[in-house]
This record gives sequence, C-alpha cells and structure tokens, in this order.
Amino acid sequence: MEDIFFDFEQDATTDYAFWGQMDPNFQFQTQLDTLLLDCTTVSGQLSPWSSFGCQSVFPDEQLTFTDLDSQSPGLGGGTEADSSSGDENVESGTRRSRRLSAHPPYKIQRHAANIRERKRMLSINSAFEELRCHVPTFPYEKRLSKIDTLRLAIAYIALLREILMSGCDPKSYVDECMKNGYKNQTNAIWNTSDLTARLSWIKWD
DNA sequence: TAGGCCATCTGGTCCT
DNA sequence: AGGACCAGATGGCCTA
Repeated sequence: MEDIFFDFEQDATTDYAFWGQMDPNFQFQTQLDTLLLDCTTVSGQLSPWSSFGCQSVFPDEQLTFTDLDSQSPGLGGGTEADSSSGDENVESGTRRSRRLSAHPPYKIQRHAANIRERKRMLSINSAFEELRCHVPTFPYEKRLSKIDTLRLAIAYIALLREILMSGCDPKSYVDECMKNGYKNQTNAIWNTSDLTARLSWIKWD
C-alpha cells in the first residue's frame, strides 16, 4: 500500500533535532514583544491569538520607541540608510523618490507604519505559534516552519474530517492507517505515514 | 558555501 | 486621512 504524499518536503522526519534553542535575537524580540504586548493591553487591537501563553515567560523589560529605532536590525542599516548614505551612483526613480520623500514628517509616519507592521507580524507569528500547538508533532521534533505548519494543519484537518466521516473510533482509524496505509481524496502532499505516526503520539483517552 | 527560514523595512493598494 | 494588508527587497542566522 502506497503512502499518500502531502508533500511537506518530507524532510521534517529526517533532520530531527531538539528545538527551542535560544534565538540569537531573543533579547531584542523579547523587548519588542513586551512593548507590543503592552501596546496591545492599552489598545486591545491585537489578534485574539496574542493572548495565548506561548511567549509568556519573557523577562519584563521596558522598551521605548527610541530603543526600537536603535535596536531594529533594519533601521539605520537597511534601504533607508542606503538612500541617504550619499551613494550618488544609483539614481533610479525609486531611490530618487525615496530620497525626496525622506523629510522628517514622512520619516515619522514611516516609522509609525514600521512599528504597526512589526506588531501585525507579531500577531501573525503568535497565531502560527498557537497553530503549532494544535498540530501533531513529535516531542523531539524541531520547530516547524511556517509553511510546514500550514501544510501539516491542512493535512491534519483533512484526516480529522475523514475520521469523522468514517464514524470509526479515532484511535482505531489511526491504527488502521498505520497498518494499511492511508488513502484520502485530497491531493495534498504530505507523507501520511509521518502524519499518522505523529497522531500515534496523541493520547486519545 | 548554498539554500532555507525568518524579521524587518518599504511603498503600493485597499478599506473604513 | 490613516490604518491594514500585501509583496518585494534585504540581510542575518542556521544547517546540511
């Protein structure tokens, strides 16, 4: 019996490693997260996912907008810096317009937009973090990437739907899949022996 | 070292 | 008008 492939690059099972190692940007991320969560507390506008506890153990530190300015990897070192660094050789329209528009009010608006964008991305990331908590993973598996998280979630939902439609006991259904291979109608691509193996870790009681 | 993944900045577009 | 959303560009980190 052949496996159905959900095509998750299939490498997730081959390069297991302990994950959760310290992110090199952890300190900055922590401060930024704290700031943005503080903003959320005030405004209450962040995604509902942001209230979940996945990142709740960070030290309680304060960060000002000035700190953001100085610590952000991109600010001061990225395209904005390039456009004002005196590189006269490049005079593309984009650069020219950027240079002309880099007056203080614009920069303030741009900086505010950057902060909103970072906040938006953080809310997306916290949603991904929450989703990671809901898809089956091995205890020793490395952290799923965003794309793998989405694909595994799709495969997982498809399998759950089929279990529901079958009316079988979920554990028996998974056992049957492990034994005989898994067939479904979707054309999603993920090695289902991986998926069912993951599901075998679930305590069904 | 190349490739994958990610965070960030940025400008454009859409929406309220 | 201002904010949300989006996609492209860029650079850093990590791993095979």
